Amino acid sequence: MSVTIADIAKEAQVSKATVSRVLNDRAEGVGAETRLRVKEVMRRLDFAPSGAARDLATGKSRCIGLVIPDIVDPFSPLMIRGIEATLRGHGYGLFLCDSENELEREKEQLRLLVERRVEGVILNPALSGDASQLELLDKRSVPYVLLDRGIEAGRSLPGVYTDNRAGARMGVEYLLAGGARRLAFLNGPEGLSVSRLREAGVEDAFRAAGIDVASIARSSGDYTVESGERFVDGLLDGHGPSPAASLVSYSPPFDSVFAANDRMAIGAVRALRRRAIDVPGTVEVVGFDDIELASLVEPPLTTVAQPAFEMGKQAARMLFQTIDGKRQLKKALLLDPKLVVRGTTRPRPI
Amino acid sequence: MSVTIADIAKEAQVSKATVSRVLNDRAEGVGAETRLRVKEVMRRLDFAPSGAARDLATGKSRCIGLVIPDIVDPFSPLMIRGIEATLRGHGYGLFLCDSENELEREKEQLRLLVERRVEGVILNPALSGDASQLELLDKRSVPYVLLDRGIEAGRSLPGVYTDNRAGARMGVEYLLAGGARRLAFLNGPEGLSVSRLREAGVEDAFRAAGIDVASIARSSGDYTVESGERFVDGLLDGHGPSPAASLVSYSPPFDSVFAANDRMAIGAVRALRRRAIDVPGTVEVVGFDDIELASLVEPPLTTVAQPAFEMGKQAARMLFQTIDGKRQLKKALLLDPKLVVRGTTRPRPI
DNA sequence: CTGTTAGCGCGTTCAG
DNA sequence: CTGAACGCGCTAACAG
Repeated sequence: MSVTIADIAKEAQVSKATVSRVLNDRAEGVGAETRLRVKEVMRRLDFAPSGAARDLATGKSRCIGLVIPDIVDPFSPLMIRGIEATLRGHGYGLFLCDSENELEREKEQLRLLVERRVEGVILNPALSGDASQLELLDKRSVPYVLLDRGIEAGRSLPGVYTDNRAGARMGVEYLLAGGARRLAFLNGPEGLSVSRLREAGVEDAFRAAGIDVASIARSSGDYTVESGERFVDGLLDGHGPSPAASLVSYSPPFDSVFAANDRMAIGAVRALRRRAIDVPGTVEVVGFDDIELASLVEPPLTTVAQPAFEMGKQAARMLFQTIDGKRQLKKALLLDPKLVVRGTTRPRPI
Repeated sequence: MSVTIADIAKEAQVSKATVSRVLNDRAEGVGAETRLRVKEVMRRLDFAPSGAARDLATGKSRCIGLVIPDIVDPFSPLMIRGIEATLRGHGYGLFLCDSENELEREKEQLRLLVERRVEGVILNPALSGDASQLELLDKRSVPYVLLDRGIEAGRSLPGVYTDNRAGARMGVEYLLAGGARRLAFLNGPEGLSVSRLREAGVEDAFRAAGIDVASIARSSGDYTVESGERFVDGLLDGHGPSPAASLVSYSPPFDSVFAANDRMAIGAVRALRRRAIDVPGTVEVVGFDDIELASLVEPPLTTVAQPAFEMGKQAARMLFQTIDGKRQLKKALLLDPKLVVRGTTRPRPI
């Protein structure tokens, strides 16, 4: 096929072993002059070593796998960039797989990654209730780190997450501090640990304020703008004028909306404004994530920011720790969310 | 290390060759009973074949490389999903590399991909003026397909693009049809073929309408929202009240803005509204790309849509054609853009 | 239908 | 300091 170390060896009048040595920059073992000659030949013949052969010989593939549930989610690219940032320093490659939120596809991808002998996997799981896919990795002792979404498995799993509970609490406390008492909470898909944690955070805020959590109007959406709109529409149906019927605002059965991601929050704002309900005057809205979109809509969205880039970076870093240390770390790393105050909430007194 | 076909062979009382045969589902060559026995052993020992070994033996890696200039660009994920869609059918894996818009990084990534013996590369180049990175691929006859951005090399290169010239013409013609005569055109970075083509498209529209192209106010930005704002601010400096000084609109030195991507168009709209210039009443704005953002800002953006998903899909398809056909196709595939009319342009008479 | 024998390209002992 | 020889795990002829 292409040029091999054998070709180089013959051309440079040395043995394959010597070529291999200069290839791997082995300090000792090769005379300076020989080394130079070999290098020159490699350049002249435009030699590129075979990764497959090296992988086979060394038992290492110098690459890791990433499985995410949805690359189109604006949150994903930021995490990927974080991952790449630490990968680069290690000279590792990245295998990308998109499970499209399906557990079966996720398992299939993991199987392929195992075959390719990736040295580790970063997994942003499609579901939180099922840990069957981890067996595939555990059984072959392939190191892995969960990212963004957790998996509830009755044992502690290595992973990097935003502190979703604290973040939700933070967002809702800000709402309560502004006088909100009747909250409409639109959570993410049921069954995700992320959703459970955020719901707990919301309740934390209510309990701390001494307000009955039963007063919260809850529902769960699918992270799309449309589901945010539907949520508000649903709450408002029969409670006021139809969208087209009136241009004056009126009093809705809630004074605040907390959504589990920015797209749904934006959908809520749209539905509200379509009914001429003032945001933030009549209803305040807080989202979650802080995607680029959040600052560009009108009014710009107040939201709980997740450190996406940092999450990717730390996940990769943790993975390398277990790869290098030869043992699977089990601890979860919780990164701090941050409240970004913009225009869908009223100014607070200082 | 792990379980190999030798282990399976011993356990199943057959030879490695037989194991290999069932592994590859060779129809002939193995008795039904033997096949079953081998499969059972493979399952029992939880066998996963070594990709590296297979790659080495077959000389194929069953994966391709993708190099993109910026994964954070909302346009990238859609193309990636398109690529994955056709990859899936072929059982190929995807190596992801982000060049972060730097030619040197791009070359480095390509070198690594060559080492890993990817069977093909999809390249969205950082620059359009330099074809030096293609030598790396040509020399080893690694098939490749350009995506989104072209490279001007004095020879025809395989690639999949939006018909940028036609798209720009389409957008500007729509503006002209609405009565626009003084256009402010904010192009993408200089030096990109994409920018050159769009500029040509803009001029096409003007010439077809018999208007002097010299009347166009041109500039180039870096695809960010900020550069869109700066562009408008720059045109307006000294031409009207400062942003804070007045809330009444006045007549700017242009009646329409065409931007080379949606983010810049959105920046332009923001700058305009900040100065209380009515969009689309006083100034109409048209963008390019049609990212999700475009439909969510206020007013929603009229824009020239690129078929991102389809582009990725077709690029991968074209790549497989040359991989399977063993010869590099040279033709460019131009996909049709589509005008999406929303709220930053005034209604047109039918 | 099945087993034997060579490689694939590189790393890695061991001698020399 | 260098070379010969073997092994990594699998596929691919060629025999039987």
